[in-house]
Amino acid sequence: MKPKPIHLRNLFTKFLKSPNFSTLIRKPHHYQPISSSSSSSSSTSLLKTNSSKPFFKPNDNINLLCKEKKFKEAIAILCNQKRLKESIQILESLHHSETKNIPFATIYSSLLQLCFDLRDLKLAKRIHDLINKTSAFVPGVFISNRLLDLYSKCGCLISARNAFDEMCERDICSWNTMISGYAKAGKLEEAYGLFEKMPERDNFSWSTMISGYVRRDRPREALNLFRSMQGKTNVKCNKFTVSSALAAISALPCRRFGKEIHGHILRTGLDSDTVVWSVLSDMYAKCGSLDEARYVFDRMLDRDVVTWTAMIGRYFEEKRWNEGFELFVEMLKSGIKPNDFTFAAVLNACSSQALEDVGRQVHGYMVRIASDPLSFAASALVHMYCKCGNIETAIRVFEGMSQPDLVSWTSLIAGYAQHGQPEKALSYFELMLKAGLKPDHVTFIGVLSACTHAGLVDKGLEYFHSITEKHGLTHTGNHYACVIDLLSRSGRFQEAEDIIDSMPMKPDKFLWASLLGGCKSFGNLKLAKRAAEVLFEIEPGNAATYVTLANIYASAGIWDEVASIRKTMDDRGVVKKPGSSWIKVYRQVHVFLVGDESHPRTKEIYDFLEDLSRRMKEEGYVPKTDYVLHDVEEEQKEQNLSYHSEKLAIAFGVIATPPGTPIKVFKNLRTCGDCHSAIKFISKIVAREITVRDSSRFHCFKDGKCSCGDFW
DNA sequence: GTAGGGTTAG
Repeated sequence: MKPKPIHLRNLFTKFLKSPNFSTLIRKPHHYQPISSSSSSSSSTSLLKTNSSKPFFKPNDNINLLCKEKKFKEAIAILCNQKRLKESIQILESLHHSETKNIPFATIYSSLLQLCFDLRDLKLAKRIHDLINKTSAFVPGVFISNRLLDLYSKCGCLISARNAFDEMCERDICSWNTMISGYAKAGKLEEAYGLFEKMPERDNFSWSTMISGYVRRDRPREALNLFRSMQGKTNVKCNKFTVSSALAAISALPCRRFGKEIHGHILRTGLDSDTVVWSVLSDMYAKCGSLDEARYVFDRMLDRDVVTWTAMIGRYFEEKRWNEGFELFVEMLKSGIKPNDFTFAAVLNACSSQALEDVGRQVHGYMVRIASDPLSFAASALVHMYCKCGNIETAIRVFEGMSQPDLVSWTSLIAGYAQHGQPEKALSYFELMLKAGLKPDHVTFIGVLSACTHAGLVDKGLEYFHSITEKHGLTHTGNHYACVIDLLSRSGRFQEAEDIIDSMPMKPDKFLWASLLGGCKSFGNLKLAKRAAEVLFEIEPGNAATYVTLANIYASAGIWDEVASIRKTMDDRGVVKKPGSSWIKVYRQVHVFLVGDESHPRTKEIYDFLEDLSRRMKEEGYVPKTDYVLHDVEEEQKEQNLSYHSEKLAIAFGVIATPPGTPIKVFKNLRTCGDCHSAIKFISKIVAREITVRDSSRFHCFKDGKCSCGDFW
């Protein structure tokens, strides 16, 4: 999961030296969203205050214009000021009049445009009524199409279809608009039904259908459509059809088809379009060829923020962190202003790499350029601070948001769960409900994991049942995985098995892995075997399963089985991911592997650990040697344990920093039981606060105790 | 009237 952290060292120096970051604010700041634009808020208040008044403000020249029968001008002014209701009032006064020469088409067109900007379905219906009532006006196809579009954009496909069916004259736009409405709503069968009936089809019709299929995760059908379009002589590929086809290929994914279209793009000169290039580059990335994606990216003449963000994001997805961060810095240098998508991508990379420094600078940068803070960038900030172990700043950011969205609440709840503060997590969940937000399936993962980390089994079960019974959601596979985790960590295996047997879906690997983990804690060999066997089938290449099962056998002293598992691993070429831990001291990241002797201060570290070991034993520490897989003598086992990567990192932290400095260590795997108990002793002996973030949560050791209360 | 990027946990 984790990268080779050794690279981070270079990243940091490069990143921190970067001119763009040297002037950044170093202290964390409140990230405050800008208040919503004044124009829209004033328009709504205007609508509200004016709705009951018969006519216009006395000082307005609207009255005058109306008197002079200059209705078009009057409505143009009103529309400009977004005074929609007043416009409608004028029209209502006109619809039964005999007035000739009123340019109704222009008037209704601007009115529909405004209505469209406001996405107001009620008003759309009123305008529609008005049009029908206006005897002096028969709507042309243009107005009808606008109405059609308005209905479908407002999500009212039934009204749209009624309007479509009522049209006495339809052009290709009418058909396309209706199809697009269906396709965007995911009603592909309806869309295709109309598509087939169309008298003629243009580029628009094809690309709408193709992207409709892509969006609904049906890339094969999308591509088939594209193929049949290519067979038609009357339609040529344009940038839209090509982009939709590329998106279909990315979803398959199939690099060979992509190459084909790449050639086509070059031949037809479509390569001058930014979006086409961007999709092309992204296609290569999604087909697993990141370097080709970069090749295309590097040859783009005009790279906008979307293109940069996509490329950066792909690097992060492939866990090529350095290249992603470097590209981000390059983007800043080239003068492109990142947007919330960019920030979210970068901040999430910081989260998973625990790069709080970088994240904090990005935060500073966000504040400085005051980017339009959509809440998902803010929620990425909350997530980042949580993941970096700085829940205090996470909560400050959260409280600085005027209206935190569901993702931010969820991040915070999950953050508290990870930090072993379940009561806080659950109280934020209750606060969220009070604030009127509806939790989604992810929120409940946070809630359930809070219960799991705290051993609140019955409370967790209660929440689990509330998902369907109280909140009207459906249980996902992840919810089941959480509840199995909850039960098996407390040794309630019978209930866990009952739930597994009654699940409506096939249990996934996370669920079996949780169960296996629980079996390890309780030495449940029989169930462990069942879980491991399934896991071997689902993901035969995952070393963790072999190691865990072997550890369970080792604890029970069944060494034959241990040896046989090790042999299977060798036969299948499964390699155990080495544990590594890292710690930052004076802006330098120091990485340690198990038994690592490559650090310049290795001798001091090992001497210190030996000394520590003696003092720990005096305090009553007993090495838990069952965490050592190998079938070796007790003394050797103890040695193996002493040099786990997190111990090396902690030891280095202690000798390299002044007394009393808190120590923060990150580990790529879960910390073992022996290290957990040893670190408790260490925190007391050296009188330091030691935080360890392992792959599943935070442990804050202080004065011989851990924040997780030994339950994790 | 059509095409491209992001998030929450395990």
